[in-house]
Amino acid sequence: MSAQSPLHMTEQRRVILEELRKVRSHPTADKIYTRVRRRMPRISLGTVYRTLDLLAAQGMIRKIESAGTRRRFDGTVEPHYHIRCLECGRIADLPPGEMPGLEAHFRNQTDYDVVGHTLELLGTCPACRKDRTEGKDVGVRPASEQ
Amino acid sequence: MSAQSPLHMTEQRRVILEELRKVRSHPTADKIYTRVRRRMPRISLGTVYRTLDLLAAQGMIRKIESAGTRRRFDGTVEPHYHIRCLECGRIADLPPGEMPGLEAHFRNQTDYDVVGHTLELLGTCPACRKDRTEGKDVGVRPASEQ
DNA sequence: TTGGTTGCAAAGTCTTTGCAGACAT
DNA sequence: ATGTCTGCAAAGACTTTGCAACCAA
Repeated sequence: MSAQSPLHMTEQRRVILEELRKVRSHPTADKIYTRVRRRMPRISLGTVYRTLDLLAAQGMIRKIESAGTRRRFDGTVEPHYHIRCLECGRIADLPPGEMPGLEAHFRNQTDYDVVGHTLELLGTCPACRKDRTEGKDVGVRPASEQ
Repeated sequence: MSAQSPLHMTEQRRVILEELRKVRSHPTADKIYTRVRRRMPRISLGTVYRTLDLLAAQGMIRKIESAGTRRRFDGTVEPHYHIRCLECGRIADLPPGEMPGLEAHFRNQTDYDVVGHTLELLGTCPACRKDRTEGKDVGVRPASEQ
């Protein structure tokens, strides 16, 4: 959750962090693996997973555990929501900041102590909207671009 | 997404639906499997998965694909949010209804067409709060009750 | 008979982990 | 030396699927 012992910024870790920060998409571990391997062909997927967990634990990146899809990672740590395209799976950032009054709205509706929330918008991205107006029947594409 | 061909309400399907509706918890497929097996010892886990998918596709139950946890199912189809206990994983229903103005709030913040959202509150359930005031160090229990 | 349904086992997908060797301090 | 980190392969957790037998219309 919070920063721990000073972490050894090894070559692998540095490259993984760089590659994640370089993209504005929200890649899965294996997409990152593919990119990193271009620079470090011998790196293993296990190292990628371990490093991503580690960086997230240090607060240097964020895990996106989006409902019903596989885990993705986000090089931007400033709190912000995401919107996911229901057709292609692409995830985009919304501007930083929380929805005002959201948790307060629910405080008196539950006997739990409310300490946080997850919110994800769902929609159609510009590319898929365009495909649709062009009459392309893309069906539901696998959530696996970039 | 919506109701399809009239489905054969076989014994297996009826029992699975009954068992799910009988509980107010939000069980995983294998919890349902365990319960159903008490009445139909020869049923397979594969059938349980297939049936739950089918019932969800028919709109008779709901899938809960909660961020970062395994899939659960909900016998209540009326739209409502959930709150999940971060300590024990228990999921409770919030009263039916959507947060007013939520999607509208984001419409001008994205170039996606907004068509929906997922929202999950996070918190501490009454049982875990009690454990804590009693000084029990339960750590993070696996999200696997009921 | 025809097409849907089931149990079973196997396969699949995504992620974590044990281990021995490599590396850094 | 000592403890950390890595690649590799295997294991794990959860879910889906191929298939032959089965069942209902």
